[in-house]
Amino acid sequence: MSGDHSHNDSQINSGSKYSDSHKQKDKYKDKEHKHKDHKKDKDREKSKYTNSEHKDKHREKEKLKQKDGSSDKQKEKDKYKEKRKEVKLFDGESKKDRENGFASPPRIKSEPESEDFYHSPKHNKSLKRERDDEDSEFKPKKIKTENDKSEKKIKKRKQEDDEDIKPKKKTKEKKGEVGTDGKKKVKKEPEEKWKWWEEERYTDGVKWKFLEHKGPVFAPAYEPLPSNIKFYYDGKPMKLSLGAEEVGTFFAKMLDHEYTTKDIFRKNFFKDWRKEMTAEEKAKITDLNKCDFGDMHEYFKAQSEARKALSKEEKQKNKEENERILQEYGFCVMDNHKERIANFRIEPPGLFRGRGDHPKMGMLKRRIRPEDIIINCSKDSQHPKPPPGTKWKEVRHDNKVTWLVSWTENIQGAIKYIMLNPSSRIKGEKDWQKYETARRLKKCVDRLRAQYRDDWKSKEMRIRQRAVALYFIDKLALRAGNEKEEGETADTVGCCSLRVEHITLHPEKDGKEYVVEFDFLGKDSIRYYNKVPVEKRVFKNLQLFMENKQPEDDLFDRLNTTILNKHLQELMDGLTAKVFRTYNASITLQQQLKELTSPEDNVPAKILSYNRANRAVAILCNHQRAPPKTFEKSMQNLQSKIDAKKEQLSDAKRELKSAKADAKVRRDEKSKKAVECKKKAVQRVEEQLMKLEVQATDREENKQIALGTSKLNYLDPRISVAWCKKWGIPVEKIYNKTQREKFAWAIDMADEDFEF
DNA sequence: TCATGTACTTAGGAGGAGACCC
DNA sequence: GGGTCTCCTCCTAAGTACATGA
Repeated sequence: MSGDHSHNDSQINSGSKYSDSHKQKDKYKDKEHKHKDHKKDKDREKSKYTNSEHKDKHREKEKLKQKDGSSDKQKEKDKYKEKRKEVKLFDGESKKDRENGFASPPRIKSEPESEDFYHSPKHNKSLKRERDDEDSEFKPKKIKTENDKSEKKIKKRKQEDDEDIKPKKKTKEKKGEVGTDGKKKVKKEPEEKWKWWEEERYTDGVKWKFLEHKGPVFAPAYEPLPSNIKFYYDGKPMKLSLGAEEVGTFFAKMLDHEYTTKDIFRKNFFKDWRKEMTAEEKAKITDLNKCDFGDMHEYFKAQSEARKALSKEEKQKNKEENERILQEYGFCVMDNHKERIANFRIEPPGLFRGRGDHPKMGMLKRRIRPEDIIINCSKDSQHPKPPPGTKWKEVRHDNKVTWLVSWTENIQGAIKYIMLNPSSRIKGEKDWQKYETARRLKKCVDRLRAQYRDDWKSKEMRIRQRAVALYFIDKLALRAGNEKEEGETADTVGCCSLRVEHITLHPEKDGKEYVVEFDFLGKDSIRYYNKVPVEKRVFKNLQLFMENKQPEDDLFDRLNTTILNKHLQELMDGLTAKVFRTYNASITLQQQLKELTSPEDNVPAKILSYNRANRAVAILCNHQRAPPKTFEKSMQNLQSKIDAKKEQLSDAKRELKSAKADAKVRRDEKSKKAVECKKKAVQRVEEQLMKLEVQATDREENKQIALGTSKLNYLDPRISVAWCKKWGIPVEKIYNKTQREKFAWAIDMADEDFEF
């Protein structure tokens, strides 16, 4: 690994990081409870002081405590507030001035802008964007939308747009993928691929100028259970009202799942279920333990089996129906181009499945109705129609956002969106831009590293904390760690929200000096466990940060993600904590590919090298998965295949030997040919054996590691494309069809010399 | 300055289609 | 042709980042 990210070896090879982390989540329960109790205490403390007088008194008290070396979190926050008053914080430039003009826009209310701002598809022709010649550097020529009215420009654009519809250079999809039936499939994709990356991008926060779609597909209405399927309460059959029955089925369907054994899940479910019951039901059903959903559960299982057992024709019919819905609702027209929508179906009602120890798991996710839906489209488009007898909550025309449909879910009050597929222009541009920002970081990362190392010595605590946190984000690819609302989600942390209890300092461990042991639950309650030797100054700083603090206190009490990102913006335009993850992931892939690829290797061996490089990144980013349920069995099967192949190889060798002996005696053409034939057979079997062995190694190494996340979100696809081109590896071996669609821009523009 | 809201990306798991093997 | 296994696609939760308004 190059000096660019010199610490990576320890991260990548750190076997300890993955010690059955999924199982170990439970270990956290205790800690979490402790933390919650602690927080509750703090909340109680907070609530005691509601009026300002009390607050002032409280602050005074806290100041005193501070002198005493007490380390209450509230105290730290207040302390921080005081400190902030003294320190002039960086104002930061207006986000709108930032690169590419892709700033988050001010909200446009339902009231549209001036008429001529929106364009029909016809008008849109005149809005064709110009080609950008500096693709790889992502330097868009700006379109000033205000000037679009200019007659001259309109004419020019119209001309260009015509060219767009009939491009001179046509990119054709490879035809003739073989279907399961062995027949050649006819490609349904359009033959001409739109190279949006060769065109100019919008600026000023404009995301599109024309948007038309058919709206969302709603979840199917509830189908009542057949009369012979009973729910039992306290051993007796009981007919439920429709609403109660529907919610009951949500629980019944999940009976096989561990969720339904969890206390919080059961409690939340029961509470919400009772809200759907009639007065009589409520009076009768008072204990979930007396509810028997067995019959219902069996019924749904049987239905699922029946679906699997459908005849070929019936399956085909279903497939066609799905395809019809996809064709009708799965695409939109955005600026003259048909674009695929990612999630055009509204989430069906059900029970909330929060990850980890989520306090809201089991709550009822209610059915979304048209009255909950906000439609976003252009004013002059054909607006989607709500189902008969219903109406939308709102139809708005906000072209500074990318979503088509939104609604607010009832569990966390969060907004959900329907957006475009990753292969769309709007997503692709953003993705490309993300990697360009990471490449800009590459150019100044040495300076930044030097600076944060210098900041470890700062007189100001807030600067030291910021510098150490940044070091972790850079070295360990930790997430930023936004603050979370307590009691609303599982107790997970990122870098800025680490607590004292999440690290252990070892002056010496396993023969290494200044080791920091990290142990916390990160995003999705995935455990992060790592023992990392750090520099002495970092170690000493951590000791300082932990002084006089309780385990439940914030490690970086003078820091949060807003402060950190403001600082990063000062260092580089567009820089945020997240960019470090992208940068370090991509640079690691590039370095690992250089190190691991041997020119003399054959294609499977080279792909193994690629996967190993990918794996190094996944380990760095802590992308884990639960080992597949069939893992052990499938490994056994593979091993038996390898054994059989070995046997086959020794047979083949034996046959070759005897053929050679035979040829020596006979000395005729026929026996010579036989020897050649046997030689080839040995070679063939050897290759097959090697392939199997490579497969086994790859699979074993991948047992608990998810490669997909980094491949899709962190690795600049141009690195992979360049590697494929350099070594003559078909890009299909690295990216499947969906991935190739997402990364079409990279596949088209990167040549073998591309350097991240 | 902080809390809240909004928009968007990143994430792992479930389920099923289809590839593979006998 | 049928059973098994793998991997793709979909689903939606859970993050990050930043704007806004009190």
